[in-house]
Amino acid sequence: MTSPDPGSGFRPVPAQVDLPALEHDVLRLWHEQRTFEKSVQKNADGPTWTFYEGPPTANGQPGVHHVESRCFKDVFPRFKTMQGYQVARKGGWDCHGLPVELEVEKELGFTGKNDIEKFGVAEFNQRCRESVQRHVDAWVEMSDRVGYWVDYENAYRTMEPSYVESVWWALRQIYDKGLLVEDYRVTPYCPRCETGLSDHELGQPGAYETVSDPSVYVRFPLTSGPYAGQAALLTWTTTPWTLVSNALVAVHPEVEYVVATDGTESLVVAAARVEAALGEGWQVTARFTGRDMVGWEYSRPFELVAWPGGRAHFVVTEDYVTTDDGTGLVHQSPAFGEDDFRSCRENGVEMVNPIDTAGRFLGDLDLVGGQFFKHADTDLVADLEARGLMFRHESYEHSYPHCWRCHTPLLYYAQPSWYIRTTAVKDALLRENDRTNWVPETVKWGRYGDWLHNNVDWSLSRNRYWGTPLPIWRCPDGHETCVASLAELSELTGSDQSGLDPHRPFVDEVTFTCPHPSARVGGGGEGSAHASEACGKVARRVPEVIDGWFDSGSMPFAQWGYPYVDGSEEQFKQAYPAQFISEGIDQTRGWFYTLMAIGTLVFDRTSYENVVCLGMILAEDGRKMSKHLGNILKPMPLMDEHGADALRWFMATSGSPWSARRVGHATLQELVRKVLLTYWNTVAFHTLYAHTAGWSPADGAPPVGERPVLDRWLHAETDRLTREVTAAMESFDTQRTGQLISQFVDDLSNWYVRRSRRRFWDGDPAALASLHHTLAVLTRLLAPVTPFVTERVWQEVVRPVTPDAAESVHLASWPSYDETAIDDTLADQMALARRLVELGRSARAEAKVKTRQPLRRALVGTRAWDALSEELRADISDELNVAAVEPLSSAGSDLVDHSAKGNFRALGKRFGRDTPKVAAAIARAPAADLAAQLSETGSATVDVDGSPTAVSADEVIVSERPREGWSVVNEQGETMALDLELTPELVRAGLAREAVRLIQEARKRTGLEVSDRIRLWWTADAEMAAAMRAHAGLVGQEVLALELSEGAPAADLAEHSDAQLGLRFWLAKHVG
RNA sequence: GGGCCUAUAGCUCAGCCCGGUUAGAGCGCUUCCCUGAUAAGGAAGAGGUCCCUGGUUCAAGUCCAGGUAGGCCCA
Repeated sequence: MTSPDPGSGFRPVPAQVDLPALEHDVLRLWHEQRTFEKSVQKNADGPTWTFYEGPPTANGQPGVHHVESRCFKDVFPRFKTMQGYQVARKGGWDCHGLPVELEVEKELGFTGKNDIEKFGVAEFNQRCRESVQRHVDAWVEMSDRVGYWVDYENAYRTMEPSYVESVWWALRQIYDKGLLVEDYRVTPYCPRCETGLSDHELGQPGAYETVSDPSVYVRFPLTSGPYAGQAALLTWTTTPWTLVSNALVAVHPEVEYVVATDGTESLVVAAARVEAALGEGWQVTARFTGRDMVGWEYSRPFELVAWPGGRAHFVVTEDYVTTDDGTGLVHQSPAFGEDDFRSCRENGVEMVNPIDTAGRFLGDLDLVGGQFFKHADTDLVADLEARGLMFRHESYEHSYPHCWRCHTPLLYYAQPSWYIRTTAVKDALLRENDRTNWVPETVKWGRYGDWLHNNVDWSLSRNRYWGTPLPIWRCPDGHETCVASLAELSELTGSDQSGLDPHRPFVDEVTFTCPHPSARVGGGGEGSAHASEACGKVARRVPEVIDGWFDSGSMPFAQWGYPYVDGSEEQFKQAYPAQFISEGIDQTRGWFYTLMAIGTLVFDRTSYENVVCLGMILAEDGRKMSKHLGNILKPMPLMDEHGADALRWFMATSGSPWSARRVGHATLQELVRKVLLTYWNTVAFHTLYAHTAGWSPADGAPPVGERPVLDRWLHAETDRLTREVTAAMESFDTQRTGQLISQFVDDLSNWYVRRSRRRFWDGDPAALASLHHTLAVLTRLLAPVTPFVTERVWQEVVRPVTPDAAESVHLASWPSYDETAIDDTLADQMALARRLVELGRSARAEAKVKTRQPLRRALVGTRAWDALSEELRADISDELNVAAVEPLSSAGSDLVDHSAKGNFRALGKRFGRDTPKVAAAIARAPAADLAAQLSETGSATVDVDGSPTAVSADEVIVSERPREGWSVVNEQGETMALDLELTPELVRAGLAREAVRLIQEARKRTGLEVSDRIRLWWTADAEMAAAMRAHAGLVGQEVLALELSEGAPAADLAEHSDAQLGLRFWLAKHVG
């Protein structure tokens, strides 16, 4: 694209446009002119509007759903930039975490952590580092193509040492508050990845899946208590593998339990479950509550693991037990399940865990040794059957959590891990959430607020390799030192560690002498050494790395390397908190949470003020895009076909951005045709006639107030549009923006321009100036959503003729509007005129009279007739091709039938429950009289149940309907009647217009320019000839014929003819 | 089991906050009209249990309650 030379005037833009090609030109222009950089710099002195880039994990190819968030993260910064805010957009990449490790494992063909250890952690992490780089190019390319402006040159990367140090600093803040602690707890655990998962990782899409598990009812014969040797506890579980380490049976203290017998055996179940669990034919022989059962002992189902001593295998009470399903008796195993773990601990049962960290039963066990936990069910069930302990065995469908990346079924598994005690700051989190603006609003106290209310501690540590190492060093005596920086580490070790790569395995090799006083153990606190009685043992780093979500949630400060990197303090202070973030709604418990949690933990202040949550993007068939279904649309080909503007427009305006939406070719094609091309063609129209007329804004035009009504209307509506779009954008409502703009574009093209064409042909400065003004405003209003086509239009339509225009539309100012210029009265009148035109067109169609046939007059019945200006009446008659528009009443009362009905909305206010009666009275009353009374006095009297009641004009809708020989359409109290009587003059005028249309078509077919003058020869049948002679001046003017001759030409020219109309003609370009 | 979202024409979706007369638009289909910018535009036709059941009200697609179905998120 060439840079237009200001002052050179318009050149016509092509009516046909290849949008994707145009976009590539625009990308080149932006690149050459460094438009993005300029757009940030130009507001350097303005207020800042801070945006945080949620770092994508460059761990795969970007998909169409990634385009969605990139659109929103681009639209609002562009909008705010135009408003004068400085919107810095620092890019970022999420580098750490399990997904990266998994990808590398897959490449190397690894199946578990042993392989990694053998391979070497240093080499493995190096591969991870390289893997992250691999997809970055594709992401940058896609982001660039979609027009996402973000600074990738200075992007942060979560694996940079400065980033890691900043994360360490934050961890230390949390540690010092006593909120970073190690605890022995049951967590969701992935045996394949051999690491625990945090609660919000369980919240990732795909984590829960419906699976079919065994549902077993197992007899636990009682060995003590009143029914020892006579009855068995019947317990229910869907995880037979946990029975191996059964420790206790829990019952609810208040629930009634019974002994039931079928004559051959006796079983203990909850009273409420007898029929459901046991079936028909069981007699209850004893009743008691759960509390009575405490301490009853039983023989455990399996003797496979040695029991470490201490009490076990007896009944306890727990409030969480329900009788909704199962038997009302819950088996408990200390290592599996949070409730189980707590209950066992409270009842003095020692930890027994027969499953190793890879999810397999310990190798030396009989029956199940070495088996993966889930696979052991079959053998265990068979063994229970064989020993007569199985009462019932079915399968049971329920949703079970899986590892969100590798899809292995999770264990709830007790092991030591590090937690952030987010529960301790729950009130602060709720407070911070309260001050946050969520879009849509329901997420705030719905999905997200709900999550906060049920907040549990953040399980932070991962027993993995590629992540930010947990910066806690511990000596054999258990003294902890939480290290906040490499400088501090240098101090502790007495050697320079500033060049250390803060990753495993290098950081693991760093040890130092424990600085703690020998008496103190663990816990957060001073962390300072008391030299007098220093412990002196060797402190080594704990082996864990941290949850990658902590990295991404730390980006508000870590992207600057705060507080260590020079200048980071200022940068951070200026950019905290953010005014705007936006991601998919799946980030509710991901990034949205970790950002808020870390901000609140470290600064007591959440890190964002406005958050826009986006819905899922589905394939055209309404299903998720998946390789399996073969319905994936890749973003790059989609944009090559339809353009990035089209995809952006779709993302921003189609449906509710926060509900699921379907994207497909048909949808994109339609919006290109409807919105983008209509806009483009309006621009093309403008440049065509501005160019032809040699017009430039500098030529001047009459003041707006003195221009024709259409121009005045257009100006007022342009200001209205500006007001409405600005409000919509301020409230992050792109859907509304889209509705407003597409409606406006339609009005502009199909009303203003169409009605004003003749003035453009004549080069009328008022029309050209009006349209030019509106296009300049509209282009800026559209710029944030469709930055490409608007840039081209800016370069073509605004820059060449506006000396002080910004060099890019994205460097221009957001349009302002004049509230006083918005004219509601004019808008109402124009709307009425358009409704009347619609009625007229309808009446013509009804009467089967072509629009080209002029008619003598149209009669209009409307209460607002007087408000219609002469100008608008003229517009109506011109549009409908009638010589005159007159009020219906002028035709005399004998021409008109009246009908009247009540206006319920108005009547309801006054009459309430009597509304139907009054409405009926109005309908009953003689309509003509009613109409006469109302038009004379503004009110009328009707008879309601014998009592005269006055009704006003706005409470009655009067319709007028002419009789005989008229084509009439009426709607909502407005009537349009066409006088269908045709005089010979009217018929001839109609024929002349037919001739004009034929000649115009011929002009177009022969490839003449719209401004070319012609010479015309014609011959015709009698009627047509008469029409041509009578209207020769008009025809010549319309078709730009400087010479008009009856008879065939001497020269050999192509003949055009229409047999039906009886016309033959020849035309030639007029030269000179 | 809980929270949230969605349900309106064959399809995609407005309208619902703030109740009112005959419920709209686009796409697709049929017929016609218009057209010196348009890949457009217009008129008419066909196409609707506004998910269901109750309630409030003179009046419910709209407000309230309870369901149903689908989706998302969690237990």
